[in-house]
Amino acid sequence: MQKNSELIISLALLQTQLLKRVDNQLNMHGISFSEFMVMYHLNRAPEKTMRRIDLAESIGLSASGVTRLLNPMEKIKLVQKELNPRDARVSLVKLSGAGEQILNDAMISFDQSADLILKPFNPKQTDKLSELIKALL
Amino acid sequence: MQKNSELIISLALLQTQLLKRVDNQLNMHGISFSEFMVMYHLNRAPEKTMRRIDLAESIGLSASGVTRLLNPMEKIKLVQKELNPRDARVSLVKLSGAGEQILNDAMISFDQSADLILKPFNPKQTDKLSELIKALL
DNA sequence: GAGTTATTGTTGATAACTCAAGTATTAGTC
DNA sequence: GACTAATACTTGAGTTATCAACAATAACTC
Repeated sequence: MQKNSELIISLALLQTQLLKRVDNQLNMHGISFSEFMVMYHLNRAPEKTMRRIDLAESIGLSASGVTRLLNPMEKIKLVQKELNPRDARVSLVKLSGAGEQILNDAMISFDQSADLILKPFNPKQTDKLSELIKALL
Repeated sequence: MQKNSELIISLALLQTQLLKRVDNQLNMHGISFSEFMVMYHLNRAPEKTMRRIDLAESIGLSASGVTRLLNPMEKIKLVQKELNPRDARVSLVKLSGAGEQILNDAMISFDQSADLILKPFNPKQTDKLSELIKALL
């Protein structure tokens, strides 16, 4: 039994540590965690395409953060810009074939990292943690 | 039952969201979450004093990150620099009286935020989450 | 005790975000 | 259908972190 604030502080510390581990793994594939998140969400989306603002929402970034994140990704052809014929305001982003390939490679490392991080847990504990996180989102 | 990687991704998203909520609360006291973390850890330390490198470790920041974070905090007298007579390399940081006061005020807001965040949980769930986080740190 | 190695901390350059303001377009109202 | 409001996105300026390289000091080794 402890204060809720201590839990939040522990969680913050845990997250910064996990992020560093995961990010290091992804860097070996030439991408950052944010870039991985973009490709991960695009890959699950219909047509592997999303609006920038929905992408921002999915990965917890601001709209301008997404703009700045995608610029270099477009340049190196990980994603490509598409127009929405119905609404000229929106600019769609699509995962390219090259992007998909890199995502698949990176996903292997990411999975390994995730497994390593959760190694102290048995499946029941992992499920429990997963359930608790979901309840807060 | 889902992949560990999905859990890590959920956790990352959760953390960015929580951080924004908590940070907004703290901003009303004129401090960032990082600054709060500094004062929080200093407050618990003997003599309310720590070495910069231990502070970095405690809050998950790099050494240079701590230097840059503390500079403005020293200027507005939230903390003060002290020398270590035994080791001229280290520069100790001490929480000032003013810093302690601001921490106490901010702590109230922080506690409220934390309670609000964990409102969906009953005490048993909170304890379980706390236990799982601790196991990973 | 001289020479090497490790530790602590700062600085310059850079990266990755944020917010506020602006542009373009669409939707809603009368 | 003209006016207003809302949405999607980009840009400029500022913030907060990083890493690599450095300086100062301490600790280790012979």
